[in-house]
Amino acid sequence: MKIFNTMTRYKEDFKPMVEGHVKMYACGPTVYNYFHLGNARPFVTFDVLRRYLEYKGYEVEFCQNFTDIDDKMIKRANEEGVTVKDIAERYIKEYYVDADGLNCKRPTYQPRATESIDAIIALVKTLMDKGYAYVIDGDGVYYDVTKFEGYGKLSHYKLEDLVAGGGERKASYEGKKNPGDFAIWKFKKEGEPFWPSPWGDGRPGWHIECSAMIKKHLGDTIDIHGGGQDLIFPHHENEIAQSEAANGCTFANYWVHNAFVNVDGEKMSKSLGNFFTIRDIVAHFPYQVIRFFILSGHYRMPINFSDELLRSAQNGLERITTCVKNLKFVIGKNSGDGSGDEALLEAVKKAGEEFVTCMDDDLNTADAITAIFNLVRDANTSVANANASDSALKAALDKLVELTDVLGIEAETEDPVPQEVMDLVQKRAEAKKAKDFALADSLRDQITSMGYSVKDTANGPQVEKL
RNA sequence: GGCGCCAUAGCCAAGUGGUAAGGCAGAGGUCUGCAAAACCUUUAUUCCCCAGUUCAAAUCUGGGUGGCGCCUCCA
Repeated sequence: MKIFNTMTRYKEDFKPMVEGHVKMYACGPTVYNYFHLGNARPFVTFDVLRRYLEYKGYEVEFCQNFTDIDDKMIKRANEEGVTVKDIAERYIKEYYVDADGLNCKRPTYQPRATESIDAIIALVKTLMDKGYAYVIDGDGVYYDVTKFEGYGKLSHYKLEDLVAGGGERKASYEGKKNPGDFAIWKFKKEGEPFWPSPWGDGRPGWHIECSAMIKKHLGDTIDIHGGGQDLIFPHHENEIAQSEAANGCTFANYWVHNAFVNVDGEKMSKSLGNFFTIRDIVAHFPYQVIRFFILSGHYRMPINFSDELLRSAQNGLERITTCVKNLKFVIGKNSGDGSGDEALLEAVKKAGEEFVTCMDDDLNTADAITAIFNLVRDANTSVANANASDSALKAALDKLVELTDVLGIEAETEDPVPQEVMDLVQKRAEAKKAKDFALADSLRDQITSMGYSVKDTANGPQVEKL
């Protein structure tokens, strides 16, 4: 497959270091709050990348971290008068509620920064020993960006441009050798959690934790490193500087970055206050819809968030799930003579091929969904024309389930209908036969009030959970 | 100031040289006791504007206009 590499700014053929095996890492959440739709985009995107690679037969080692110690964590803990660990425990739990809801497969490894202190200290030590880092008394251990030759190669920034930047740097220059130097170990302050280190008690800087956890779980070089576009600089640039300086080899072969979720054309972010947490959205739309919405555009293009767009996504997704339901219903009752089998099987084959072609092209989920819609139309046509055999319909059903599963969309749901509802459906069928439509309609109202819908089809009444 | 991205129908969105996918919404029709679902037809002679390259451009080049992002915690 081809994948766009931020480092080279080209779509490149993806070739893992070891045939059939992929090591990938994506930056996970800082667990101080519920995550919002903008945060969800990379979770879903890299989950789909992982699923697709697995679909293609790769064995994927996927690591996604939890940042459970940083300024925001500490601030939150102090505000609530609880420990940082309390905050972490709570929001990791809440993370799983939403991430599982969004059907993100659990990563192979999910290390927490606070459980990786040894690895972090070891990495800081290597950087100190190799002369890439220095201590500022009473402050912390800093990385000297001028010591790393390739600094800026990912973001394509030049050091001198960074200094001349239009934005005011908040961080003080005091003690730092260069404005771009960043803390890899922060000495303890009153009321903050700390761990002992050879340079003094303290806690890890943000960038170092990812470098350390990657080294620990995946090794010195990984195939794919992902995250949101806002992490390109400084976070990922700094990770490269740390890891490549310490390990003396390439850090990641492919850098993959997703675009933002916008609200009225502006980036959804905590600081702008224009964010919607997944927990908020899910009160109005199912998790599946949110996931489908995220995948309806290419991951490197910004997507706008609005109620109307979510509703549109919901309707589109329903087209797919309805088709799957209808196929499941009709298989076994169907009287098709098989004259439409050839066309349907051809459509099944074509959808599978197109899906792969689209996904192979830099994970083009928007086009991949089109391939699914095309199969939906053809399958619907076969059902409407009642000319396909059960086995052909089953092939279409299986393919739809297979392809939606790669996207992490569960098109197939099992909702057993209670006997009492089935009894009412039976009564209604009898009323209809007797042309007592008033009774039939009132029975349908009763069924509806019990949470089920009944549709009359050529193959009899079709009952579904609402 | 530096670096980069985007502009396609009412809305969303794919398409990077060969004559505009798909979804949502809308209109008409078929089917139906009704309803639902579905199917068929229909909705951009045209891809922000101007110039250029080419037999051929939404796609390439140059110049505009408009919007956005990163350079500071940030997915």
